[in-house]
Amino acid sequence: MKRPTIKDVAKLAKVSVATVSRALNDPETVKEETRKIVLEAVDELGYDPDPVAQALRSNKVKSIAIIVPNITNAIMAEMTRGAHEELADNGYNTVLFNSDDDFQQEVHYCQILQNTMVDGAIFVTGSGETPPVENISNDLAVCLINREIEDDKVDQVLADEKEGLQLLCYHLHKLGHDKIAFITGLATTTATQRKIAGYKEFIEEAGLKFKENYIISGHWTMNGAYMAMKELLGTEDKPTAVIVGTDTMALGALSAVRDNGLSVPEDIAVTGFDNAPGGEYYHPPLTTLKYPNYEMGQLAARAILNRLKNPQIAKKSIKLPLDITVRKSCGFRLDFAGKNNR
Amino acid sequence: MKRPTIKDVAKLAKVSVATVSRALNDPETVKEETRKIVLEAVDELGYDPDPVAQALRSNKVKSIAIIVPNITNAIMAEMTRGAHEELADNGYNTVLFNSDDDFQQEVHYCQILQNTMVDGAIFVTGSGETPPVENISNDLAVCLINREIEDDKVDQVLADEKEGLQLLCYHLHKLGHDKIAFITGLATTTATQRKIAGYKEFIEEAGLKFKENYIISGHWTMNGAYMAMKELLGTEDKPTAVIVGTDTMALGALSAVRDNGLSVPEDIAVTGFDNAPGGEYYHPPLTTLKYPNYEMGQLAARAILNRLKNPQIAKKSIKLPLDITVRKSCGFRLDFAGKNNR
DNA sequence: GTGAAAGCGCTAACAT
DNA sequence: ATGTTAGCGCTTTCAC
Repeated sequence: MKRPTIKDVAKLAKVSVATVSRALNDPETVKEETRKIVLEAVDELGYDPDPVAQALRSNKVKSIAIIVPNITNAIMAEMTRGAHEELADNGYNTVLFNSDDDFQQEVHYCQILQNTMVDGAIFVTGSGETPPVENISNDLAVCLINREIEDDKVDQVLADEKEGLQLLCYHLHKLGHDKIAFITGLATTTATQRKIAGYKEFIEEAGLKFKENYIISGHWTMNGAYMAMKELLGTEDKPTAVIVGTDTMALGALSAVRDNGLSVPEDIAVTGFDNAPGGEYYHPPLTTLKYPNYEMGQLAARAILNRLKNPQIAKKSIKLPLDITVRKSCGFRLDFAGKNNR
Repeated sequence: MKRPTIKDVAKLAKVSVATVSRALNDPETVKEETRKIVLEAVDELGYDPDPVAQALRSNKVKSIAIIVPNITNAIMAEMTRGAHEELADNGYNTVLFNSDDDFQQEVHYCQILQNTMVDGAIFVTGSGETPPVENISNDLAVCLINREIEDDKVDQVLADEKEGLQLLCYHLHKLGHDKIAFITGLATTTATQRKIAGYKEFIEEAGLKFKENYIISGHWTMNGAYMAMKELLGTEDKPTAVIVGTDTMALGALSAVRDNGLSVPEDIAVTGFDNAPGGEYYHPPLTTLKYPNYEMGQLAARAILNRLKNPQIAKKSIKLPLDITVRKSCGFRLDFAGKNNR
């Protein structure tokens, strides 16, 4: 009644266990006739090698961890989906870890990861500092997505957020906006810092006036953006365009504009940032950036798989470009979209 | 340089491997002094038992699979988060499988699950038929979330969707609506069929006129609902209230109303169904049901853990009630909310 | 209270 | 071409 082992197959086929193993893993090395008998026995018993035993022998479990701040976030989920698919295609399982945006939790995961049945780990953007992944990258194949760490220490996949933010600024500026504000979450990540740098750089290069209170850091939530937008609308010299740090946050920002009796884009232009699903159904549909979430997950998985095969090669950083998606939330010069071909 | 084993610890502590194992797993059975020496050696080497070896011995891997149609869906993600947290709290890992809403894929997962390093599996709602989980429930602890299968075959966690739909109907009726339509995805799941049954039952009991074309099945997407709403608005005797199958779909439906030059709730009342995050920021904020996603994931995990401990107990089905969340998308009789206490 | 040794299921080196 | 056997790292009898 219990699961058949290689011994059972050997007995039924009247060969040694070694032959069974070979018939399965190295078919050429066993005589055609023997192989046939073995495979029949395998079939009859419904035998499948025990992955745990294989793992013990080979020291490979064929599983990869993915650590996300919050699987509930559409962006993270999409990255996870990309990683999962790539891993599954290569016979690897995906072990999920949700850190609930808690840095301590991530540190904890780093510790237990070494005593967990995984061959590698993908760390997806957290809003805090980067956990101590360098220590574990000796034992595990590690890849970071949108984290910050010195280039050559560990494999990385990054989105070019600085350029992305400038793309949005450029778009708004072309539409005639001179007073562009930026709503973001807490600026603890260098990713956010890169966005802010991109913002400042653009303001300067375009010869616009930089105003400190046009950059607002609240929470990484719809409500955070709601509050931030309220604040912005209350300022004296209020902006005519606002870039919101994520699409989800933008939903809150749009809501704040409405509650103030104003309209988007007539009174104020609004953009999102990461092309979260649903943006085309917002009111109004949201101009945003095409954030290659799925692809980033996929590439991270591929980097891990590659490192598992070739542990020695130098660490790589891949930086992906962001493209603009023009919808109605900034007004109607849709023709601009065509100019953004790189 | 490589990971220390129990042998290394034994050598350093000058005891046998058995003693090391006992000092760690069964401290009382070893003399205080010996134990101290062993633990010091463990500490010095930074030893941690290899989970793979433990798994081979114990025939338990301490991992549970969770199979979702689409991790990108906020509802599924929330369930996954609930399951993950419960599992993590009990020292179990969560192995994620994404089926991309593909029934064949689910069948495939059922097959490989037995040869995968997991002790159990949670199957979350798919929009197709239920995969053949009965076969595997001998080898694995299995729990279904919002799937349909005879009660006593396997552990289940369900939402009372029939009652939920009636709650929405009742709410709309109280607000004065007699022409209530229902937009759903393809009615392949019995979950959907239960909703439809709830709808019909209410219409009958309330003495309203049942109209076949007030039930529209499209796709389970924002666009599906967009199209369905367009169709509804084009009918002759058009409804004054519409219940949409999911909140995400409702976003599409709201968009369709706007595109037709009408307003919610002035011209037509709209509800969602599953309390997806963001609904309070829709335009207008969406009346919907509190769907206990997190809790369902948690309960499913708990059921699995429980079955692993007590394999013999009878299979259980847990059905959770749905509560209404009243926002602005159906008009302003907010006082109704208070009447819904069960 | 502790040690020696068997064995979980598999693969690979060695022997025939 | 096939069989025998050691060993992956651990836990758990069974002896002492």
